[in-house]
Amino acid sequence: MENKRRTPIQERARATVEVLLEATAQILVELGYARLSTNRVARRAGVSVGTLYQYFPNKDALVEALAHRVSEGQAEVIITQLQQTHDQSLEVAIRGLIQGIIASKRVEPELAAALASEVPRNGRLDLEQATLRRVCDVASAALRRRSDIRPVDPELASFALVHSIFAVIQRALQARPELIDDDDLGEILAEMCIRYLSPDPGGS
Amino acid sequence: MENKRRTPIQERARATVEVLLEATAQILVELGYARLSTNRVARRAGVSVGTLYQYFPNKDALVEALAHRVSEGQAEVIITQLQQTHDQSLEVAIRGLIQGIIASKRVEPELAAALASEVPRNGRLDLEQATLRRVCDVASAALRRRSDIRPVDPELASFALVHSIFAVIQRALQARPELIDDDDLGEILAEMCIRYLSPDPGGS
DNA sequence: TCTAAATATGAGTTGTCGCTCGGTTCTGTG
DNA sequence: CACAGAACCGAGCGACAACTCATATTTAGA
Repeated sequence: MENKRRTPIQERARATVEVLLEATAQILVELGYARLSTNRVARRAGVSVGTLYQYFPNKDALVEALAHRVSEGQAEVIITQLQQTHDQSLEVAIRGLIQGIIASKRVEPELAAALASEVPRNGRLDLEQATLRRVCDVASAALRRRSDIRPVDPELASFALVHSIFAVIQRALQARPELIDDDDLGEILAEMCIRYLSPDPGGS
Repeated sequence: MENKRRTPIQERARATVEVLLEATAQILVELGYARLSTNRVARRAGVSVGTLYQYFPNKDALVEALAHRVSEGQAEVIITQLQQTHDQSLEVAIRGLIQGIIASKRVEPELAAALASEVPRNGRLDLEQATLRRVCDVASAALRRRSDIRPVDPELASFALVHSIFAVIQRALQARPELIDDDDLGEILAEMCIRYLSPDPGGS
């Protein structure tokens, strides 16, 4: 599962890889995955096809590298936000998580949207899958550390909550962006999570 | 946005369309969207390409027709389930909705999975989008009719809840099918929704 | 039975795709 | 400054894609 191709050592080679990924991103946004071809990427990057194949064994490796990078960025935004909340109240922490997920979609929004909606989600290429896995792990750990919530299975609960938030925001951005700007949906999601996690009044 | 092609009138023509859609479904499941070609579909259907183009203007029309049919089926399963719950308790109704959504994924599960994960979500082709729109409308109406819940915006609430349930189940089936079989996740989702909708104790 | 419309055929046109390979140009190092 | 290896080039190959059209077959119904 490793690179079958040359790894860049000189500086100019690293620059070439960079310009190839940038071209891939542009074409993905402008023309979509279906019209993304290695020839087109190379032309847009101002580089020859041969050069492209020095560093990427095929078209999907290119997209995978891009998706991986974006996924890392998204996960980092969310996880950073999440980790700042470990000593805050549940309400604040949940709202932080939700804002973090919204923020993660605002980094290179067009690219993220194109990757999420155009690219087939065949295992390796699945952007959301990769991001969500990391976020769920961190959220699960955060849940485990909390004492102000009722007893729940942290792994399952974070799976459900994180995926819910992610999907609702994803779909809303696609179909009803105004709901995100007004923060109406954010508020609903927050209530949903908080009510799910809050201890029952009068429970032991 | 209508058919640019011939509409079948004779019985054998309807059968041809049927066999073409069936072949499309098989190829989608076996080889994926990327390797689906009109020539391949025609060959598999035992029909010539020319015939295919009598009824479908292009490859995506074929997939769109298939997606539309599956989406109708899924929506019907869910909505039927939902409408049977209008006189039941909130708990029962919510569990019914969740079981309905799980059941909807169990009708032609491989085809549904292939459509959901392989096919690009460009507007018209988006299976989930179409299904969810209809389900949200019905769920929203069902919420409006209820008097045993706290006051919420029915449209927004159903958007959030339906999309949450759908996405969590979708992802779980893809990544952790055992969670669905054991119904652990279903229980969490149910609690999540019920807690969100239940009236606050002591509220007016 | 005859015929016009409906249906089916599939070789062929036109294009693009992914990818290779023989060769040239750069660049750090002895 | 020589030279080895890194980096780059791009015409071109074979495969396969979407889609057409001149032709053939089947059907309904008068």
